[in-house]
Amino acid sequence: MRGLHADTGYLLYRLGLRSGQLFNTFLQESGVRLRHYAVLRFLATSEGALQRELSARLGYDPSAIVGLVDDLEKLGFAERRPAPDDRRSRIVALTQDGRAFLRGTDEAGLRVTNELLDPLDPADRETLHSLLRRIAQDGLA
Amino acid sequence: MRGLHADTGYLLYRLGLRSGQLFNTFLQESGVRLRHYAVLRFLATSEGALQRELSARLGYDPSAIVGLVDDLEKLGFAERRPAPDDRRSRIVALTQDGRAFLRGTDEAGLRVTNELLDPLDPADRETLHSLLRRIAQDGLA
DNA sequence: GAGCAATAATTGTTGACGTCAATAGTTGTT
DNA sequence: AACAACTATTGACGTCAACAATTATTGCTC
Repeated sequence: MRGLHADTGYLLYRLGLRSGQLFNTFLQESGVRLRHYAVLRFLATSEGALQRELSARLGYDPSAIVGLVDDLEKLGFAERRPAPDDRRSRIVALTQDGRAFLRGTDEAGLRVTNELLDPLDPADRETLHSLLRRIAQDGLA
Repeated sequence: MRGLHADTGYLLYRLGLRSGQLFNTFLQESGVRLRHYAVLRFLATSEGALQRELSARLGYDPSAIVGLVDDLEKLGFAERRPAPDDRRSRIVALTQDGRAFLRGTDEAGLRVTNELLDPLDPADRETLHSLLRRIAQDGLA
């Protein structure tokens, strides 16, 4: 029997858990969780997105998006607007408060990554990042 | 503002999720879930462990360990033995069936890893694995 | 232009996961 | 002997993700 961490897949699972916990720890005080934060960050790059786009690009189930956007609306960080050309769709957009919130937590991601990748020097981090991106390529935005 | 996918930490989180799901898919037929599998793999390296060791090393809550070991006992893959020096503790150890099961599912991990790391050639996989190991070094079993 | 398949958002359900609080039994200390 | 600390356990609660089903709307097609 090989060692516990002989499998790269298992390692990824364990490290992913740790990473998610770290993110949520950093975000805890702000009242949002990791998935809300992912939505906010995506909205910041897109100037408004349909919910189905959020679902596809973030890899969350459409039904999950509903609740996340609900929460963000309650917090005043995002709002739903009717889509001009399709009355089925809603366009989700950041509010001013949402942008301000993102500016305030700008470094959260960096801090998590720094704490997580502490044992790695910058070159290693770059290598790791590009490898992960290649794995994530299909299916993950 | 960049998308969260630019953060290595978030990528790890997403890929860890996907990896865990793949594991659960492969394990489904065997009647155990990923966390059982993690316990079994740990036991295989340790020749018997206290439940609190399992909790600490795997990062699962002590109350979660109880249920997992219960299940493994029912399946005949592990057993609780009294700790000789402390009647509060139980030593959890693999049974012969447990070892046989692990041998049988040895390839599950490989299949998951193969599917997950499909875009990477062998050299890249080796690089990724060693990087992940270095990150996992502290705190992870 | 009426009928029908496909799509967007939503609701509800289920299961795996994770955390927390409380308890009983045991140990070690003072 | 009294008390704090520790081990396993139980139970409650909330998070997270996958799936099926529903409603409203759109586009196709015939």
